[in-house]
Amino acid sequence: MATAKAEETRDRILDAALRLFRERGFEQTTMREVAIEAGVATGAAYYYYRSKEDLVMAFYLRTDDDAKEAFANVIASSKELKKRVRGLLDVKFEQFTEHRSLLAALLKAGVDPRARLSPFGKETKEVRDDNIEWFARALDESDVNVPKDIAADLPRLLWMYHMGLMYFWIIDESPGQRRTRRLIDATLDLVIQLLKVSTLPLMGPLRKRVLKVLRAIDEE
Amino acid sequence: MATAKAEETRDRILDAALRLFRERGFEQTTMREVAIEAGVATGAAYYYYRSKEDLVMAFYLRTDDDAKEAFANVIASSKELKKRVRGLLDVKFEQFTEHRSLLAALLKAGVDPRARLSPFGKETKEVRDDNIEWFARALDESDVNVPKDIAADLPRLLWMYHMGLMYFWIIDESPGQRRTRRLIDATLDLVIQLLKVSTLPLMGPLRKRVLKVLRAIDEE
DNA sequence: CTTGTGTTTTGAACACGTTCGAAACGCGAG
DNA sequence: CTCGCGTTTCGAACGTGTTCAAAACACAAG
Repeated sequence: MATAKAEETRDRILDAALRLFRERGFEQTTMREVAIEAGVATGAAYYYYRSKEDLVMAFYLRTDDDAKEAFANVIASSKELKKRVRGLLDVKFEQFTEHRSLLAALLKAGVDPRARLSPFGKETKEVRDDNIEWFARALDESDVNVPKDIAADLPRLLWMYHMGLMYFWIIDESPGQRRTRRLIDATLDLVIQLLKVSTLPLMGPLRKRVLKVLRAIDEE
Repeated sequence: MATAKAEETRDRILDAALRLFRERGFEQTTMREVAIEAGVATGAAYYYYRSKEDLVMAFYLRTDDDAKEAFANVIASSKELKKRVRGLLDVKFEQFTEHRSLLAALLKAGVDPRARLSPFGKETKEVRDDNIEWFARALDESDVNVPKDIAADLPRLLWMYHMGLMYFWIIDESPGQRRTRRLIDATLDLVIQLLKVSTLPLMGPLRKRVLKVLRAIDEE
């Protein structure tokens, strides 16, 4: 049973951690520093968070919650799929823009699925499904007609697309990450166009192929 | 100036490291253990290799060299592009199959380009260009006609495709990584088909779009 | 108030990557 | 042979993530 005071300590530690992570980056921040900043002993931090990476996880969960409103606004603001997806991406990047090093830690962990905070692992399933759901809403009643056979999988495809962009954004050292911005411009056009074209009569086989790829990923 | 004896010590350390990495994985292997296994003091390992990850780099360089012959055989064995690419992938995966944890370390480092051994960073440029060159050779005089405008970029696209597969392979915990095998089957078909279709008269604009994406990636 | 129990907090200790100053070695010059 | 100097080797020490046993605390029961 967690007491109210404990909950407060817990928050204090996370806040201290995020403050330091933002100021000097994830790697450069020491757990001892986090503890001192939060006014507790080193061990206390580990009492509330299993590891340094768990703090990232907590941040991840928090952003997911914080984004709900912004996401909803994006969907409501337009029926144009392109604008919607772009809007979702904007919210995402804005959330992480002050915390690039945390996203880097997240993606680093993404390599092995046993890691607690891999974006593809079990522990993050809830956040992931949440995010995928927003892409579903972006597609829903948008200006782009989606072929029935791939409708169920499209949200996940868009999510994967967005993960790829996140990855590139982290690698991107250009000033203001403008290479990423250009990449988004170029690929978003491509993606939307591809979707529009995919409804054409001759494209059935192509859609089937794509579905086959997705099935290859899923089936154990 | 490096003496012959030094060179031998250097090799001994790398061999010991790779042996241990193979037996118990990269993370689970201690630099102290590596040193002991090589019959030297801990410091000696750091005299020859700047860091634990540098050992991975050395392995990476070595595999690159070792693969040359196998790659050449693949290209020589068939003119069919699909078979060639499949062959290159097979060689790659075989090289890493005993060293999955090393590939994981490599991809982990891939997240930040400042890391010495990021597959996208400067330090690995030589190996990377080498690998891309092999995809160029696979395309050269193959059974698939390549449109001129994208010819120059195709090798790199194939290399990126292969990196994506590597990434998936690392994440893939299915027995014998058979999900990856299925993914290769499904995507390779897709890729080749796409290439074949891309020469059709109406596909000019699509190719232009793809090129635009690549340019967005390149330009600083 | 005292005792017992579960919760919270502490800080020393541990493991491991890495650094560093000193020692050992090898070898050409005198 | 001896000296000097660059190369190689050594192992103690440092920093940081993490663990753990013990102390402090909160509070309900008697």
